[in-house]
Parts: sequence; C-alpha cells; structure tokens
Amino acid sequence: MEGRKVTLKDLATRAGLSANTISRALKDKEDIAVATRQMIKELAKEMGYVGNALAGSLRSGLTKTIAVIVSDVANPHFGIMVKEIEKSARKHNYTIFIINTEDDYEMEELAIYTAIGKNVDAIIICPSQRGTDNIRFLQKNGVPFVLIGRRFKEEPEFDYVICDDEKGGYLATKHLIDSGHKRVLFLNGPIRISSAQERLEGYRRAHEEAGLPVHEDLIVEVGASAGDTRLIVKQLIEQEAQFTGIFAFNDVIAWETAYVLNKYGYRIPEDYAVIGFDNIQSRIFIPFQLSSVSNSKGKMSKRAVDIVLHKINHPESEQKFNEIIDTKLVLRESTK
Amino acid sequence: MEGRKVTLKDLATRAGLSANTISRALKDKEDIAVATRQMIKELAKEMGYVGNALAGSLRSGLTKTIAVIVSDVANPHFGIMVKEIEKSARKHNYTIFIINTEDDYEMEELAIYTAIGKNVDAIIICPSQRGTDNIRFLQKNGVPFVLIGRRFKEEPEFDYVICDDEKGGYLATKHLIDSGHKRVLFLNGPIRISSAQERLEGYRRAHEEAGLPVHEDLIVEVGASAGDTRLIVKQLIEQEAQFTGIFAFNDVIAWETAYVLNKYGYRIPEDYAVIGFDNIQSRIFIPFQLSSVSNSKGKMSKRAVDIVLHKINHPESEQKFNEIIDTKLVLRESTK
DNA sequence: TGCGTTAACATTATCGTTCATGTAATTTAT
DNA sequence: ATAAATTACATGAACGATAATGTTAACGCA
Repeated sequence: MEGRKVTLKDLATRAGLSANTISRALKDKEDIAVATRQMIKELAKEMGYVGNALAGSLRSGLTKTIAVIVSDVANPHFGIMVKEIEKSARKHNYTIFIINTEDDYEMEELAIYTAIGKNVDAIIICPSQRGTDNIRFLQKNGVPFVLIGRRFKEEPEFDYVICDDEKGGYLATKHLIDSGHKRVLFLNGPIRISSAQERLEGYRRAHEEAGLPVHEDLIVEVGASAGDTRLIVKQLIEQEAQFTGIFAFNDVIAWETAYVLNKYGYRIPEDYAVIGFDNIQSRIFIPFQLSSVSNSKGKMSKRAVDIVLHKINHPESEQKFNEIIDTKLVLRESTK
Repeated sequence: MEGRKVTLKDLATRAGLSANTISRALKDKEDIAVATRQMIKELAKEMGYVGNALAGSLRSGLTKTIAVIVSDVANPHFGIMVKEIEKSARKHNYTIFIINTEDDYEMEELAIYTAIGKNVDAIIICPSQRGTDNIRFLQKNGVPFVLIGRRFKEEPEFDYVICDDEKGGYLATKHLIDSGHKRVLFLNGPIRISSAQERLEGYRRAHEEAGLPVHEDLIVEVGASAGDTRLIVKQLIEQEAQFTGIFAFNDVIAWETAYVLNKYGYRIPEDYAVIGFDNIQSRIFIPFQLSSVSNSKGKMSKRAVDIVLHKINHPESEQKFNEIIDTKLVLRESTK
C-alpha cells in the first residue's frame, strides 16, 4: 500500500546533510551538534523513518538475535524454558528465533545451519545428543553458544547450564527408599541424554547409600510418546513386577503412570508412591498433586541468556561456563 | 576460535570462479554446467559454507522469516500452535521469530515494532484484543499478517483463521443439556476475547434450542491464573450454587475445576460432568480423561502459514481470508 | 564461410547501513 | 600569534549476497 520505505539517504537529502550524520544522530553517537540531532530526530519521526535492521546488521555484524534450538516447544518443559529465555532476552533488546529439532540429528544440523545463516549473535541449544558433530561444528564456527538442560560430560569445553540431575535422581530415590520402598521402579528417559544418565547415577547412589541392591530390571527406558509409557507400565503390572515406589524421568511420564495404575484400581500413594521430575505442576495443573523434583527452569534460562550475552560482549574472554543449578524435592500428594 | 565465516567470495577464489556463479550454483539457478554445480556444492560443504542470509535479504528484500506473536508459549495451547507453525514454515524454508505479549497491549505494540524492524516477511498474531490500534498499525504498514485464534468480528478486513468457537460452545453445552444437565456452569475466559464471546453465543444457542433459560449467574469469567479458577469454583460450591454440568473455556480450567471438585469429595462424571475446550489431552497427559472440544490447532496453524505465504507471494492479491476451522466434540471420561 | 545462437561463466551495480578516515572551521593552549 | 586540539560534519569503502547485464567460446546452419 505504502510507497518505498524511507531510508537514511532520503532523510539526508531532506536535511541537506550526509547519511552518516543522520545515522549518528539517530544512534546518539558523538560528533553531533545538539540542535542538529534534535532536528534530525524530528524529521525522522515526521517522515516515518523505521530503519533497516538488515543493512545495519550486515555492516555491524550484530543482529540482536538469539536462536533457541530445542526438541519441541509444545513440550511444557521446553515451552516454559523458551518463555523464560524470551523474557530475559527481550530485556536486553534481543529477539529469539525458535527452531524445533524433534531430537532428530539431521534436523538439528539443519537448525544450526539455519541459525548461523541468519547470523544470530548466539545460540542456546538443548542438544539431541545423538552425536557431537553438530555441536563441534558450532564450536568450530565460532558462534557463541551454550547448551541448556543437557551436557556432554566428556567434553567440558562445550559450555552448559544444566540442573543437578544426579542430585535430583538421588533425592527422589532416597525419598522413596526412606519411605519404606525397597524396590523402586525407575522409568527413565533415553539413556543417550546426559540428564537420563545422571539421574540414573543418583538413583544408584541412593541405593548404595541405603545398602540396597539395584535391580537392573527395575530400570526401564521409556520413549517420548505417550502410548509408550502406558504400554510399558501395563506390561510391568501384568508381569507382576515387584516394586512399590516409582521414580519417573519427568512429570508427564509420572502422570501417565499414575493414570494406568488408577485404571488397574491401584491408589496413589497408598499402593504406589510416584515421584516425577520437572515440577511443571505450577503451570499445568492436574487433578492430583504430583511430588516432583524441582529444577528451576527460570534460573537456568536466565543464566543461559546471561552466558551468551557475556560471550557476545566479551569475544576474547576464555571463561568457561559449566553451571549446575540446584534441584530440590517438592513433596505433594503422590508420595507420603 | 575459527576465523571469519566462509563467504561466497572465498568459495569463488578456491573454485577459480566468480561469486555470482557460486551463488547461482548453490541456488539451483540456470546457466550452470552440471559438473560445475556438483563441484561447487561439494566444495561448499567441504569448506563449511553457510551463507549470509542478511546480505541476501538486503538485496532481495525478503528475509524468509515470519514473526509469531502470542500471549505465552508456555501455555500448551499456544505451545502446540507455535510448534505446528514452525513445522509448516520450515517446510517452506521460513524461520520463525517468537515474541510473547502476555496479552499486554504495550508489549504487543513493542512486539509488532520489533517484528517490523527485523524485516519479517509476515506476521502471525494472536491479538490481545485490548484495542485495535496495534493491528491497524500493522495494516497501515503493509506487512502481510493474519490473526490466529481470535478475530475482530466487526473488522473483517483483518484476515483471520479461527476455530468455530460458536459451534464448539454450542456442542459442548448441548451435550451437557442432552445428558440431563439443566443447569450448566460456564467458566468462561476473558470476555474481551472473541473466542470467549463466541463460545458464549454457542452456550446461549444450545439453551435456546433446548427451550431452557440461561441463568446469567452461571456464566462466570475466570482469570488466567491457576489460583483464580480454584478460588471461584470453591466459592461456587460453598455458596451451593445450583449446577451439575460444567463447560470450561479451556482444558486447563477444566482440570483445575475437576481438582477442586475432587477435593470436596465429588466424583466426575457421577456428581458433575465436566467438559473442556482445546483437546490438548493427546499432548499433555493427565490421570483422567477429559471430554473436550477439539479445535484442530494443526489445521489452523497450517492455514495461517499458507495464508501469509500467499500474501507474501501475491502482494497484489486482494483476496480476503476469513477462515473458520471446524470444531468437534470429543467425549471421554469426564462426561457420560 | 559467415552470422546468429546458445551455454557457461564474468562484471558491475546495488540493497541501506555503519566503520574508518578525512577535512574545514573554530577553539584552546602556550 | 601560532601550533595544537577539538567540533561537526563529509567522504568513501565496506558488509555479502543477488539482479541485471556483459562477455567469450563453441556450435549450428544456410
């Protein structure tokens, strides 16, 4: 509808000044007379000048943009993180790109290429952990980045912010054991993921400390789909597997488990105690209160943003960021 | 760590060709020998060429970027939409910006300015509906855009994709009435929002059709926060308000309601029948199966993307998009 | 043979900024 | 009074890609 967009040059012509002067005036830089600056700003407003961020970014090399690469924003866990990241970033005048990988390695590669291609200033990524090449490419490329929620323990040169998964796994398991559950089922996530590995370590430590044996057949890996958990829990019940406490990799798996148990007529926490992880309770309410391990997503997200901002603003800094945010137990109705 | 990013020029030097040829080869344009194209593509991969979208965009005037402006990605309803939008957009090589408004009018304005400043090719927005100026500004500015999930009924010149809220409200209410519930509580969302208005219309129509009076005191507006719903439902129960069927504006409100009812010892659906809206059941599992109205978020999202793509690719087209996606009832355990 | 055509590439201009300098006029310091 | 410094602006060159033309060699055809 409108005509061409107003450019710096247009303003310059009208003001009888050079484009550079206009630019400096609008950006509040040095070497400008107060009156001139005032005049230019008014003129800009009058002519409806908006500025072309692309051109500026091309020249300055900065886009004021951060890419957030996660497996799935529709997953409440990531949804909350993305929200917090966006909030933090906006405070610093940054906008975020969001790209889903569905934890697929090729999609992750594509996501990284896209982000770099769009010249984002930094990347916050929850890696699929199906390999290290993608992240190594990031490293080689030189874009500031930080891993969130998952880490490559064997490669600490990849900066990360995670929660204390080991402690979380330990606390949850210990709580169940302390409540009298000698056999605790662990419905774990994909073991390739560091958080699954570390929560398992915590699970083992709790057993060790209590002098209890770990029954390997009570450690089960469940897939991402909802049906998967339901199927597995059903099978376990029908096989009459022995356990009374259940520690789930996340709250969604915990809820599904509780659902199946209910279907079989079992009560929670009387027959089975269930504890989850993520503590997304407060956001997505459900009709019974799940005990969970709280990993402060807000804090993680904020730190992730702070870290990449630091890297953007101090490119020469060699500082390493290996941050582990504390986790703690939140006991509710599903355990007693 | 690494030096500069690899540019077209770098590739050109290595290949002994011109930058333009490289560009054409990579973009699969004409006037390139098959062997050359092959060679260039391999070289590009080998050298880790990513391309600089900024430069290309500056020249072509297109950024291959769509801004998605919603109130809150952490809300599963929007999370799912954002996911679907991203998926659809990616298929067409578009990347999405995501900006949250928290349904605040000034944040919405800021979001729009940000999007335009970043030269997005189009905007998909779920408007806060606290005013029309923001959207009018979009219109005046000429950026292709489409409203999603909410519309300004009095201003059909603003293109939109919504679900059939009126029908959804009608179906849900009718089902409850048909099941014998003469007094149906409607826990509605903020009435400034078109979807709340239209679901209410459906609620009224169902009553009318059944020859039942609408009890205005059974139409209650609940706020966005979780505590709000709980408080209101508690009050209603303690006031001994008369109703047996409950239609909730969305599934989250429905779950919360069910939770409170359970606390008071009521059973669902024996004592109260509860029906929600959104049908996010399949994604976020909960331990009882909620009846709901299904609005296909996937379809809405896909259409929204298609519409803005059409507008991008046919700037001269005057076509109007006022699309209403069908809703349907999904009956589960919370109603009988 | 000669001229037009085509395939396959090269050149140049340009997008709208900002960076790195350059410069004239004025002020300050000695 | 004169060199030095400062103020307030101008100039030209990028940034890295692509659009619009140019160019060259090989080929076809009468």
